[in-house]
Amino acid sequence: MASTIRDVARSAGVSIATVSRAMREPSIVSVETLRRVRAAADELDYTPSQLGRQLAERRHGANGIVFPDLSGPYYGEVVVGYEDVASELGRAVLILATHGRPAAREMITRLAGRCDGLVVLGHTVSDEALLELAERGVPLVTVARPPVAGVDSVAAENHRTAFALATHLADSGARSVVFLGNPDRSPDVTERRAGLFAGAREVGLEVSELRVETMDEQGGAVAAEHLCQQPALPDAIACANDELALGLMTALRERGVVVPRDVLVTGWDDVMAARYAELTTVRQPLRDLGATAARFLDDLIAGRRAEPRIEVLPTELIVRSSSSPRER
Amino acid sequence: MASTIRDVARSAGVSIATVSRAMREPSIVSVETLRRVRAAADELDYTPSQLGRQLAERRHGANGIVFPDLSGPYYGEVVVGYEDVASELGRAVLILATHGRPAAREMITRLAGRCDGLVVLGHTVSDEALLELAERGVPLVTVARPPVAGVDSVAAENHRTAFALATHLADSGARSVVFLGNPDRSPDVTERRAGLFAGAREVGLEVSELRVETMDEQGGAVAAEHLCQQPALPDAIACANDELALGLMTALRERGVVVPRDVLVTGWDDVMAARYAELTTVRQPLRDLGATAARFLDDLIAGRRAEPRIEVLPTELIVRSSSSPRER
DNA sequence: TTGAAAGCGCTAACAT
DNA sequence: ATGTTAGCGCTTTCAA
Repeated sequence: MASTIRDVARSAGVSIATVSRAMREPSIVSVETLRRVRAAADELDYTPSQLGRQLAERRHGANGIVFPDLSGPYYGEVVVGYEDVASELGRAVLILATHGRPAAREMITRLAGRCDGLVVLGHTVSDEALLELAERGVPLVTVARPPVAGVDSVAAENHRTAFALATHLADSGARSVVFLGNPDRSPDVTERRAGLFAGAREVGLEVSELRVETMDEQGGAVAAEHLCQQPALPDAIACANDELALGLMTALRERGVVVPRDVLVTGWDDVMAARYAELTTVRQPLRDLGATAARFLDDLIAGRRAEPRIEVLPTELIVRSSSSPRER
Repeated sequence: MASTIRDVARSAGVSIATVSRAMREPSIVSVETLRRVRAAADELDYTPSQLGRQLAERRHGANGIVFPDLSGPYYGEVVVGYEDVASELGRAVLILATHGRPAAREMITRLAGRCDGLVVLGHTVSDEALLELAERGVPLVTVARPPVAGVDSVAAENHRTAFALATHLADSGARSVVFLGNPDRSPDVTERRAGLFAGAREVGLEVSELRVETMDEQGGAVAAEHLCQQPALPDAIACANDELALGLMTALRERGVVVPRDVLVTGWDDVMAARYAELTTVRQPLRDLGATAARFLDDLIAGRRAEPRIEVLPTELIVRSSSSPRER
């Protein structure tokens, strides 16, 4: 059994209040007392119980972060950026992966009971669930999902860069483009789609949409099959993420389609494989997303902020040969 | 202010003990009382304080997982496998990334004070630090590091598959191979190196070693530069991980070296980019590693296990054209 | 500078 | 089936 504050107090011949003071504010205790307490603590191998502390202080000293999944390169980076800042600020980090489970709401509610505040990423729970938490007074920051009234939010720019992507495709000689993705899967996708459509209209690019069930390589392969059954391929295919684009390119090539000669393909995310596949894509400040959320949350918990904040971090179009006219 | 068990008790006209019972074991309370308590709890929007519970039960209901980093595809998958099982078992998950920081030891000690047990991945802290925790009675499971006396351990097989890799290279026509990596970076690497060396000797393959500073694409590029300055390239280069191999291949090609005609290259991990680069590599059961660790830890915490366990999960050689003789 | 004592919100004997 | 009460290990007034 680990020793408690009482053991140390007895052994040092002081009261527990003095031990407490010696541990948290050594300067307000006489040097001699401090010495004795320290000696006793060392001797007994005493570490203050977090549980005792937390209950007395009525704070957890921990934050939660909720995400759909951690496979794939995306959320891992965001979580790292978050963890880095949070642990710098001396707070523990609790994680929760929802995996699209319907029980997500209860899971998050439970999590909320274990920490001082929550960061919620992407497509994990409904806005109502968040609002309920917010009403209960749980400090909340969302990342990569549309702002919820009164809740802090951090996101990566989608619309403008998707607009720029449309322009780039037109400049590369495309006359038509199809957007490949599933807007139901994530709010980000909806914005990318809207940006691409807006850009396409602006530059006179004929634009349409093809929905996929899953936004992974499998989904890309399915889309390739579908597209190849049409009378003609579009000039360009803008995919909602890289995995989709990679799966698509692979499947197209298996069917003898040459990218980018026969069709331009683009992704979104700039995962590592995108470089090796020479895929034009969009890079997001993933770590920054997490780090910013961590700071926002800390401000909320410390009560340093009243007005809800909405921050949109810039993204960057990365042009590679999968959409480059020079190589066609 | 959130309502407490006393508020509910008063409002329902019962004692706090009854409220406690109604919340945790409804069956031992009369239906009428249960109804009244539930009504009061609903009315007051009562959720039992985790902090109060935890202190009274003297358990955190949470486990920690410690890893070097979450960028790259490796640890993220392990953490997901872990989180999945742990949350299934009703335990919260605390994460800690050490980033090779020297303060890792204190960070882990702090973390240990917040949970009922710890999973420690790879190159994060010294064995002594772990032994100290184990002595303090903290349930512990290590993953992907050499077993520490008395501590449960889960790892992926390295030696045998590295041995098989050497055989494969010899079968592909190689007469010499260099192992590229940095054994100081991770215990896994040491084992892969040993396995490769043993296999190479067995099949009469000339084997040597080249150390890199960093085991990422940058490290691979540096190695390429070094190798190209030698009078001749080896027949094969076995890299300690995929990132190294990918960086190496890219840099070699920039220098006009043709893979696999001029030199065979292999990696380790089977990251997504490896498929697109046609890289021969070794696949590890990452999620399983995490899931197994979670179960081991739960057994320890529940006191279901006395003898320390060591589990080694099998890995699989994935042959692609970067080392295939048929394409040479 | 130090100590006594009253919580923090809950669980779990023990008693009824 | 329910209530009383004594903790769990700490922090923090309030006095001395």
